[in-house]
Amino acid sequence: MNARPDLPKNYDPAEVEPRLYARSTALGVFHEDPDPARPPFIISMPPPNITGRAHLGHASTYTPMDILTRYHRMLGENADWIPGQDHAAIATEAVLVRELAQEGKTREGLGRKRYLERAWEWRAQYGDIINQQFARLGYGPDWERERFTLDPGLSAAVTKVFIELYNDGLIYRGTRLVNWDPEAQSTLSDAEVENEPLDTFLWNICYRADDGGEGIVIATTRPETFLADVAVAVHPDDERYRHLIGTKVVLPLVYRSIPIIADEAVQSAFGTGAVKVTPAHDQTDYEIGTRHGLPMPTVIDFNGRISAPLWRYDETPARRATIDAQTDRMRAYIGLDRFEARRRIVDDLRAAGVLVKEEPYQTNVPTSSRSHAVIEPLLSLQWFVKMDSLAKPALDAYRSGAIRFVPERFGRTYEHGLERIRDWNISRQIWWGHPLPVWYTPNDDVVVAENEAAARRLAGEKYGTTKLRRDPDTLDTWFSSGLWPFSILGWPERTPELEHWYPNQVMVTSFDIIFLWVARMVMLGLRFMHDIPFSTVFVTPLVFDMEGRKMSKSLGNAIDPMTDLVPLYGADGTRFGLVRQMRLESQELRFDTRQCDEAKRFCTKLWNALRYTVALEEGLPPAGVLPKTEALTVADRWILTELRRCIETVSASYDGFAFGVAADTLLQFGWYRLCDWYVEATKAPGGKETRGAVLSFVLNAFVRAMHPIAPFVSEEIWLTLPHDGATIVTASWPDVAEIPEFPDDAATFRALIDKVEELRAVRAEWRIPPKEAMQVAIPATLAAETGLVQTLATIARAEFITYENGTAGSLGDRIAAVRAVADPVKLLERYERESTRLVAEYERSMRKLANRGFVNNAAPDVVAAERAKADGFRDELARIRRALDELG
RNA sequence: GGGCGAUUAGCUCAGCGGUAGAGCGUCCCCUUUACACGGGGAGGGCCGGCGGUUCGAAUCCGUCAUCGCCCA
Repeated sequence: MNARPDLPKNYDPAEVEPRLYARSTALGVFHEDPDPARPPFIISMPPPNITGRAHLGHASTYTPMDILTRYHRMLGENADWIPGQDHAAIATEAVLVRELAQEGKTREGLGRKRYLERAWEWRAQYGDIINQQFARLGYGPDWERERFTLDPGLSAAVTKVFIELYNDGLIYRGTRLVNWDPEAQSTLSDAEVENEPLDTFLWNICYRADDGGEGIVIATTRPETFLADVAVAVHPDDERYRHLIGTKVVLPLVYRSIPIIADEAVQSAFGTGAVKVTPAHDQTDYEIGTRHGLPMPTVIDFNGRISAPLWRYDETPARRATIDAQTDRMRAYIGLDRFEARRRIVDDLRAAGVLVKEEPYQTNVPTSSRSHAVIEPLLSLQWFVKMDSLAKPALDAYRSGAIRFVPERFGRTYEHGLERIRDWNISRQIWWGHPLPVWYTPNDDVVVAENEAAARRLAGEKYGTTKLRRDPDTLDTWFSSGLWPFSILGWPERTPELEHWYPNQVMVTSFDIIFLWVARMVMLGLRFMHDIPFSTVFVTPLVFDMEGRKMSKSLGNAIDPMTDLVPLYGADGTRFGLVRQMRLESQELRFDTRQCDEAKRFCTKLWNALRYTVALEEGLPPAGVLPKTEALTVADRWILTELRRCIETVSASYDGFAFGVAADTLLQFGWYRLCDWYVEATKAPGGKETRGAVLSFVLNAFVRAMHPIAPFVSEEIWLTLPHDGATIVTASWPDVAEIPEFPDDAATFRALIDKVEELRAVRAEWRIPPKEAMQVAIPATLAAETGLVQTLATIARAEFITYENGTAGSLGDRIAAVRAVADPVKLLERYERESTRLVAEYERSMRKLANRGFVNNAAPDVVAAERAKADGFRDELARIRRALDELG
């Protein structure tokens, strides 16, 4: 038989995939309008940064969204996946500032207006790259609905939310400790700060007593901030220090007197059990300072350099004198970078004889998850969102079951984060973003309004002035992305999309931003839409390399899907290989490219099954037509039964987000059942009448089930087969009710497989060439299928001997096969070994059956199966003993 | 310190109450007219340790160990 000459032997994803993607786009299949007649299925795409390039993290998050959307579309739902992009304030600003630096320019030199123009130019030039990469990966979001966080509509949403929260008293301006990134020159939210381990020292420094007494030895990893110390704290229960509480000590070098206080937050086991308290430069100390009403002087500036101390409170004349004296004494450090200052101060403390000990110590330093600069906690005047009243309903939504997490355990991450949430610092000292709708009068009165004209009007009414300056800051990016599930649907306009598609069905994200982003969407959705933004949060695993390390450019272990995977394995191979590794049980995925390679070869395998099918000389009937049931062979009945089971499992897996199981099931069916067994069976005499229709039917349903994961090869095969409709994208999901099943015939075929595998093993073991004649012992149930057995076992001439019991009948074949060709001594050895094994198996089985506990307690079918097993062993043993007699 | 997860063949992982499976890798055989990006076969594991529950545990419970992640 010759394959159709126009179908190439090897499937070429590089040719097929771009062609079919363009076809889908031209057909407009990814676009949907709201249709109340069908159930909605909406996913909001987490907006990638405009500076982003597709990486494996995207692939592991976005592939499930594409799968879900395609699956639900095939189920007949009103399914849409809405894409968009995030302006990515910090990342974009970093890129732009770097670009400017190369031209010898600065942000400030350029001026705000020109700078923003450049940002928009940059976006126009590079912002689309990641979309093109997504398209190459086969993702089919509704591109016509693409939104950008800085679009006018989304900006209006941001402004409205700010104003409402401000008017509710949920947004306020205040001086608080914030995370300052001296490199990016901006604040960061708590969620964007990562603790990174750092090898440093633990310095023990003696603060002498006010009256010249022994004093107290404190332990610190940040000696340079001692300039802003306002107290020494010990745990109230710490016997070592109890007598010192309330006394005073003097700071070395600068000779300022501070009290020793007691606070529960102190860990007695840390260092000496006594710690310096620097409220303006440490989170814990800030809390201690707040509890004790301590002053909060600042000695580090926005550039991370030591500055003259700034006391925001209680600057009485007496205090002023102290400050001036201290400023004088620390003059040597002013202007030094914080790390340089640390070295100098440690040296000076050592020289002063108060450095008691320095020991190597590993600590965690807060760093920016963006710039990786060491964060400086700084006391600063910023805008905040009050979280308590927003967090409570968001917690309730989870606890009541309105929002569920898959896998469930991530619900606890969400809960944990919301329980200990702190007020959210939303102002950023960055130019690229949503400006705060905030203006100040010359007296620093605050005016919040949707635009400058409104602000002027308000200021005139309330403060009698129209002279205003706008707050120079922009909003945290997550402030706008927190509105995403409803802002992209048109809110604050009441659009048909908003009415029909809110709440979304599923949010897909990785677990590191459950708190950072998911919680914010829930809080803001509940506050402004009065409903949850989505009912299910599917959390994807993080992708690691095979050694379990995070992928990073600096480690050089990052796999770039666009250059390392798609060119080699195609988008289908990349997606299928990736998805195959996704397990709900594990929160990490050790990416193994071998899975992509296997997936790619699977595509080729299926492609060749298609070539075989379309080349059948008897031709193929129209789509969905099966032969009459009576005409179906045992192989036909088996593959249809297996197909039905495959579709059921794949449906259940997609429904349950078990994409790895779905991929496994598809591969097992497609390769091992369909190609290895069914296609081979159709080559046997007697299997040819029905095979074209069955193959066409099975392949058609199978590629539809596979389409959500591997959209291209499935479509290419589907289009080549007889099919209904223009594209597989809008084809219907295979209906198991239309797939007949034949449990008994399927069991017969499974027995046939066992038999054939035994025969192959015997032949391989005894080196029997295919042309050699062979006697084959066959169970009576397979007596009608000897032709099939002979073909599948590739035996040129066979003589079949049937026997009644069919459990473990391989020895008869061995005897028959080997009689003519084998070395009798070797054969005897083999039989002896086999006999020993069978005796052991039989005895173990009998012991089990003699155990009344087993017989009484185990399920009846388990006991029956054990009896059958024992019988099989017994028969087999009898047969081998006869053979031994014959030979002996 | 608290929480979560992982620990099964050389590697990556399934199995989740009836004493073990896949792919890759290894070894052997086969160019059989869909496919060598293929087909067939073999070898390889006291299922991290120790207790407990059960007639029976890789599977359930407890505990310890190692690794990873998150939060302090």
